[in-house]
Amino acid sequence: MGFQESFKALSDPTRRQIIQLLKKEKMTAGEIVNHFQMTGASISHHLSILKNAGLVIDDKQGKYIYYELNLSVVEEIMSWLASLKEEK
Amino acid sequence: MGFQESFKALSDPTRRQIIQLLKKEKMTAGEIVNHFQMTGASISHHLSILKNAGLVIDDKQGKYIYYELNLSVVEEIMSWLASLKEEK
DNA sequence: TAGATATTTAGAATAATATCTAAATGATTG
DNA sequence: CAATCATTTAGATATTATTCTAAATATCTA
Repeated sequence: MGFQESFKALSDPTRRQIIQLLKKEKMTAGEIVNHFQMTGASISHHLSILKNAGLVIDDKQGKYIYYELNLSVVEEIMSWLASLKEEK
Repeated sequence: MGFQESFKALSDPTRRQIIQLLKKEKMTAGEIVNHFQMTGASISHHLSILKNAGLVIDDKQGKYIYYELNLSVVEEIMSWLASLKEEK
């Protein structure tokens, strides 16, 4: 996990939409899939990229896997961006 | 120019390094090239992606083209990220 | 103006990414 | 325990990205 993975993860529109969904509430993979016109396999792939970047956390509860936003990584990215403005 | 282009631009390590260089001072394309082990053509390509994303601005002065950071786009990205934390 | 310098553009090769279908895994339930 | 449900993994294909070399463009200078 580093900026490489984070920015790559955020560079895809489907993944940004997933993040926007998770901003409101945690969701299972299936609920997320229902918001898109894409196969579950594709969304699963996107979720694994988001997870690998640390942007989401998964929480397996029996049959379901809940996904939720991990804001600490969001804050790390913001810090990197903020550092571009400071200390010229 | 949108988040698509911005995040894609930031997802490449060479382009992030270029941004870090430009954080300190504006530079000509040639000066930027000197910081990398890559052809001028490749760096030029990266610069065009950064420019297309609005992250840098170019300023042609005779023989040289100066590149400089455009912080307003950096701030837009930060706002998008900040909105993930607010208004749950 | 001819040659040199700075930078970009074109075209090609290779690698990475997104998406699909089909199959596998793991958990629940009748 | 067999069938079903939720999700992921594997393998294939098409698109996009990165990088290179070679050539083009634009500007400066001797």
